[in-house]
Amino acid sequence: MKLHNSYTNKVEDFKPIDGNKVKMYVCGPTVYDNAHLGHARCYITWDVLYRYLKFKGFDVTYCRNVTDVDDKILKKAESEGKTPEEVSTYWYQRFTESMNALNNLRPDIEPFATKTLGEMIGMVKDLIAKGYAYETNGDVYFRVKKFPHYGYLSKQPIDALESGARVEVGVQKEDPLDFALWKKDEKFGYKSPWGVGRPGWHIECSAMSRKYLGKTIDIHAGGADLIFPHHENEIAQSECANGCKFVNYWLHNGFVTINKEKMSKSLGNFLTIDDLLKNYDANTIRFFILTNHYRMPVEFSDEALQSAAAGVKRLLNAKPAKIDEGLNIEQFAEYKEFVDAMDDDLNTSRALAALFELTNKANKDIQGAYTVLFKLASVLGFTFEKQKLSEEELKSVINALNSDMGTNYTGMDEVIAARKKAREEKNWAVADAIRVGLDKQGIVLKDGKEGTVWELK
RNA sequence: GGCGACAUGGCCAAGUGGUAAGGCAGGAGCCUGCAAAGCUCUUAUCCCCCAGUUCGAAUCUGGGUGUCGCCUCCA
Repeated sequence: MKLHNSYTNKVEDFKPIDGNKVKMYVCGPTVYDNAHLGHARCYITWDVLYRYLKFKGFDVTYCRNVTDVDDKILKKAESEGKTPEEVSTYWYQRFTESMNALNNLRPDIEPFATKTLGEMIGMVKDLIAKGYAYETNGDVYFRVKKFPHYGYLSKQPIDALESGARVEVGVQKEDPLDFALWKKDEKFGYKSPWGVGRPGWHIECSAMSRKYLGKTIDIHAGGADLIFPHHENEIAQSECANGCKFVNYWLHNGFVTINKEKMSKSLGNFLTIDDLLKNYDANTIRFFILTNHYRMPVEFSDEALQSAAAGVKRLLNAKPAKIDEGLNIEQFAEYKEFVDAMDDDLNTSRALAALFELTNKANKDIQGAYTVLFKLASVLGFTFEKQKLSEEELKSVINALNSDMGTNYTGMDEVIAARKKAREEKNWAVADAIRVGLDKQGIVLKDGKEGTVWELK
């Protein structure tokens, strides 16, 4: 299996440190607001990596942190008159709901920054003891110049970074490039050897990664906007504190754009996952994301989502057959193509093409095709479960139909039986009126050889 | 300014030296009472432009043009 490593900027063979065990860390959300389509892309991408690694037989430990101590959370807490805990707890729940709605698997470990403070403080102490960090007036900073590899991940020459570095007012740094490991904060802070304060964002990930996965891990992933400074700083801190390599494979996903511009909180041009789910289902959003390679930008538009909806419908509408658990799916050419594609740095668009081949074969009743399709589609996180109507929704559909047609049906079976009778009597007016009436309620009737079935549009 | 990525049919998108996957949309046919779904066929002499390397390039090299991203919080 090959993966693109941002550190070397090359596609490399993936080899875990320890046999088939894979330690994988993904930078999780800062929980202060709604997640948007950009977050959806990131977490769907790494969900697919997680699923695929497991499918390949790796023993994966997937850790995705929750940043629950941060300026933005504090600001929100102050403006809303709440405690930071209330804000982060609320938005963490929202985030979890969004992830579930998108059918993302839960990471094996979801550590909270506020629960890993001891590890962070220990790491900062180490860095000071080793001369990589210094305390000034309650703040602690990392000496960037002490780490010779600084800038390697982001491919930034250090002098270029230096000339662009901002000098904050009222901060006593030795060098403008130095970044905060610990910030004095007497209002919301925690006790530390340097007074009351809170951790810098970067040290959080370094500490959580070390605590839950170890000093050197296989994969560290996140959005490409985290390369600088976040991941660059993580490398500096971790490698100086631990005295060994931090991460073997750095993986980064591209952005979702809208009107050719990066979708982001600060630009305000974002669509929340909740809002999207009102118009499109999880399979559609996933398909939309996976039609593009994960490192390429993806341009959002309603047209693109509608196209994705039509595409995923074809896939999931494949003619069902009994799932054959004993089937050797590896003998199928499409299986091989799927694995080849995914092994090639997660080429999901090629993998999807293999799924479409299987769909075509399943529709032609070719033995086993549906089983292979079902299994491989699950690796990409698609779910074949049809959306169902609740009793109440079904009742309101029937009621609407009755009031349209002046009838008295009590259930869908009765409606279908009535239509069957009308068709047998060649009473096309009634038969078509029922179909049109249901269509208005978002229900499609399909007349097949084995009778008529209904489903949601 | 520094660093990086991308440019393939109406739209999206694979393809990194041997002659253009796949999806959406469109067209024709089959099936159907008519539909829907499905099935079959069909839609790029050509891959931003120019030059070069090669028997052969969308794919390699050089030079343009255009778009985007990072360099500040950001998935």
